Amino acid sequence: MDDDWDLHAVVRGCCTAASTTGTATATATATLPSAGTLSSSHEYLHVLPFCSSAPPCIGPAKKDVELPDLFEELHELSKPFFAPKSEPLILQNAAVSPLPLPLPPFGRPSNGAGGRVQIKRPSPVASSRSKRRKSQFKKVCQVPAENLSSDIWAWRKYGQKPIKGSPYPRGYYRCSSSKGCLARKQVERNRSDPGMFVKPATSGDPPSASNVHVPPPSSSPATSPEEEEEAMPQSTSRGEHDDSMEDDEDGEVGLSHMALDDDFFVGLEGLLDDDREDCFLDRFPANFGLSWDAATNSSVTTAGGS
DNA sequence: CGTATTTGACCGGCGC
DNA sequence: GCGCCGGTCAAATACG
Repeated sequence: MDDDWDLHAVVRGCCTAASTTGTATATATATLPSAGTLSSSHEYLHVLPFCSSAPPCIGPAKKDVELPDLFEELHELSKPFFAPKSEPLILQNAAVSPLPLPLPPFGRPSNGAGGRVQIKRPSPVASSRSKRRKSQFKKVCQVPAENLSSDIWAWRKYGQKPIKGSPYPRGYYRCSSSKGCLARKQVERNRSDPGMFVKPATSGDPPSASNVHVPPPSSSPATSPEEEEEAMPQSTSRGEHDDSMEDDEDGEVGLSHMALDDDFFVGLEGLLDDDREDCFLDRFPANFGLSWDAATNSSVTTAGGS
């Protein structure tokens, strides 16, 4: 029954994903084969816990710009979301990560419980399920399909659930780029703006891009949510209520944050736009493009191109 | 054989 | 206090 929902999510690009349009479109479109398909008429709700916004590409990205400032802002924004006292749990990666990104473990809960309560699991099923329902960070921003797919991280689908107000099920993905990556992502089709995804401003891609250290080199980024769209149930009939989702979320979330985040990302995107190529090239020479393509086509996962 | 994906069940949070 | 909904985990299945 959910065959249509075949969600392959590999969203590459915390940076790209965050970007809104213009810039991303240029780059993304070039690399994203499915982007076109995606924008057909399906929409996704891209919800991430936190956006590390520190993808590898950001590192080398325009240092001329005030990236630091941006990061600072980001930090500020994220502070309330992560436990302030929580030091980057990404230490492990930190060592490996060439990027001096002080970004917090977006994907990583502060004291281990932040994003999830995996730590506290006296019983296998007893209390390990902590779901901060309606989490405070339900900020969602619209992200073009292209951006959505622009994710160098690999995401593994760990769940799917039909949402009440949505004709489309929501897919839950976990970052599989790194082993310790606790980043999670939610992808849902948005029926309002075709080709537009709603991504949480606070959402996060790979937990620490900085932490990501080594994205899938030749391996294809895991799955791509875009593909899902192709297979997703097209309930166009519901396309009218669209606002409920976006507007709702927007309002709930707090435009200020959203705007800021979005803006921030957008700006970043712009900065990265230029460097992106560099970054990618640097990190994913020629394989990346192919891999992505292949991945999209075969819906492969594994970021690990170890 | 290993990994990823899919589906169902459980738990907790939030709203009424 | 109860009910509903969302989110995550765990097991099974499929594919590479």
